[in-house]
Amino acid sequence: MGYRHAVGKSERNMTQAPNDKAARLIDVARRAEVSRATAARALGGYGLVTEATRERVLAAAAELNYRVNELARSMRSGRSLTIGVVVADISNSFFNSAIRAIIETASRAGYQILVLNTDDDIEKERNAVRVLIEKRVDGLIVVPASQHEIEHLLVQSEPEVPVVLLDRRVDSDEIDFVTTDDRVAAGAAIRHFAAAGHVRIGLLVATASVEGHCLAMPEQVVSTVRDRVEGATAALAELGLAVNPEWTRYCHSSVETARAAMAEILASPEPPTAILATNEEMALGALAAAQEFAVGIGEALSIIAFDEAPWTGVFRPPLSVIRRPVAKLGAAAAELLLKKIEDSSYRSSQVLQAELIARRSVEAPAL
Amino acid sequence: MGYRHAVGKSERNMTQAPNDKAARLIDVARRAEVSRATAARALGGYGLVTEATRERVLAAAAELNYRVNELARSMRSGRSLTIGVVVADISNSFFNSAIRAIIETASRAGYQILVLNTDDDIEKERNAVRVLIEKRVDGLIVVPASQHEIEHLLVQSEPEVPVVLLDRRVDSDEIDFVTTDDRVAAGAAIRHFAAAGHVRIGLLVATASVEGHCLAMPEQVVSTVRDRVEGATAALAELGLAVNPEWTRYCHSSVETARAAMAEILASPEPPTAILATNEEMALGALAAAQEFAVGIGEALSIIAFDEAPWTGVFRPPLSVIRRPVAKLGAAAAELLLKKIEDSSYRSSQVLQAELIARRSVEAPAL
DNA sequence: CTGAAAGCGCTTACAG
DNA sequence: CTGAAAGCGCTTACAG
Repeated sequence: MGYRHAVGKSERNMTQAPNDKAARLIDVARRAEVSRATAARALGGYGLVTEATRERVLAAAAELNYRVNELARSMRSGRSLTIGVVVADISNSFFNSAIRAIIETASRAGYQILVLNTDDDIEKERNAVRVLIEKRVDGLIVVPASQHEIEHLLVQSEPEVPVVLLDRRVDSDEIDFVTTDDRVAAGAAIRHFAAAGHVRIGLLVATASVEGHCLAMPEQVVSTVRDRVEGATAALAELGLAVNPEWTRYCHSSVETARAAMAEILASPEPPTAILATNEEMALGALAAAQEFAVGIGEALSIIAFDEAPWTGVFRPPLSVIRRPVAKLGAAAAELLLKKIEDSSYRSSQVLQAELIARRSVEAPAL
Repeated sequence: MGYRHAVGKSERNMTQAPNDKAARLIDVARRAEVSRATAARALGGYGLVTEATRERVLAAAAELNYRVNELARSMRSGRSLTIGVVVADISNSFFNSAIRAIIETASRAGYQILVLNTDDDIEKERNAVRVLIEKRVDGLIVVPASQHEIEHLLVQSEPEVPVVLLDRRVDSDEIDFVTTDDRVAAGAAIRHFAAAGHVRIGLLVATASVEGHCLAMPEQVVSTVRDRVEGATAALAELGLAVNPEWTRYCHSSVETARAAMAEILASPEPPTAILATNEEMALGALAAAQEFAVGIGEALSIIAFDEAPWTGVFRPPLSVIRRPVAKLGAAAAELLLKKIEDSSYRSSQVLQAELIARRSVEAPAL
């Protein structure tokens, strides 16, 4: 028994990778008859290797179908070349366009993206950050679910993993962010309504902190929601226009909830003649309710929506929208994060400007 | 100098993690005064540890803010708990809904998702697969850009990394897939048109293998495109309906291209009275052109679109659509992949059924 | 119940 | 220009 075992061992060809396992650096090195260090240099394209040696190594690697083990490389080098993206909802068209830009920007720099979804649940967000830190991502891009509960973004690890917030700010000067100026954008929308002659203006506000819909703004809202509501309210005040709480609803972000909320608004004794919808779902819900009540868009009801969904220009009448530079937002977040990865002391935040695209869903109110 | 250096060294407290680096297992073990093996058992919740030891270790880990290094764990255990997803376009609403389902299904099983975008470019796809293999993903979900160029999906590595195709099939029995039956779905759409009395039926077909738009089907198309065209063509033949090449266009997948193509179709001497649009962009382009030509939807032109984009039900008239079970598709792909990761001999493919949602965009043709 | 040791597959000084 | 050796931070047999 012992003898047979020994024979088997000595017969094993040690210059070839076992064919049931992935080839390793040492298999390539043996086949090319060099050391692992030399093989690594030839494959990695750094350090000094003679042309003949390099060719021998590359040939051996090709023959063995060698793939470097990035896990091992990352562990040794201390860089995983991976970025974590923690987002509220990847199926939201705004966020996934941003993610697309992040993937493109990061991959150009050699980084891959781990994407996690939170559904704006702070507990899922904490968990997502923990998992990503454990996977040793080189940096994090987060759409934070809460403006206040941010400890997990501040003290996640030593040495610090750089974090960039996307789309939303939080209550801390310690974390860089890339956002749009939604306060100004909401104000511009209100002014656009007012310029067309509207005096009764309402809001359909999407927020994750509400089941169904309600009249008062929830305590906890993310910065974009607060910015849009405050921007609109401030503009209304400046214009001397009345603010009737009956004209506004805070809704769980779904078309059906928005439709129900808008139906309530339209059924009220003195409904608004203009509605600012804070996202695609709110806009679609408003449109659906308006159809139910036979309220013509751009006639009895004017509407402006945040974010330029692809259908808004084809809808009849075409919808006036606030176009946020979503690709630029994602690219800027990725670029900022890459700089912070290079230079841990690098600090910068950006606020991009949105643009009001006036189309025919806003006209003078019927009198 | 040498003396001071030595002193500095001896003064260093070796029972604590250096405060400029992440705590390691050995730091936790030292603080808890146990071996690394015991610390690992306590933290990992496996093997035998006394309650007292466990508590000491967990306390030490908490004090040091210890995070396991998944890179090291993966290298040792041979499992990265990571799945690679290679998709044509993450900002496409169909694919990102599928990705959402994949993320949810996989994360419930403890897996994270690396997402890469190919824009249907086969070279980018090869590169994506290579990178993911190098990162040692435990499995791959791929939306293949080509039906034929698939070597990179077959012989990518030893031991084999399990692969599941999403949405599209390829020319190989070796790779499992999860798709929808688009042949049947397209046939159902044609029959629905015919039942309403249409005899001139055209197609607006999105395909990445074309710049602008053209009349003939390109040589290289992905399986969904071929299935939809063949399903429609077969149904037309069975119904004895004419097929006029002027009624159909193959388009780069953008609203503007589809609009231009549809404008050409509508300007032809005897335009079709019904159009099957193979995705959201095609549908929006068709609607835009119809508006330009003052062709009423559900009147002079009937339309059915693949995939139930959120706006289709709110549009006037509401659009008839082919609803594909996208969340189910993503979840099924993830579940299948997880099974294949557990059991490398597991083989299975699924074809899910789509559903025609008849709404008011299809009516009898004006005579 | 606990610990010493080997090893996952690389890269990085260091020596020659 | 090349190689021997150490070490990244874990887990897994194995021994006690």
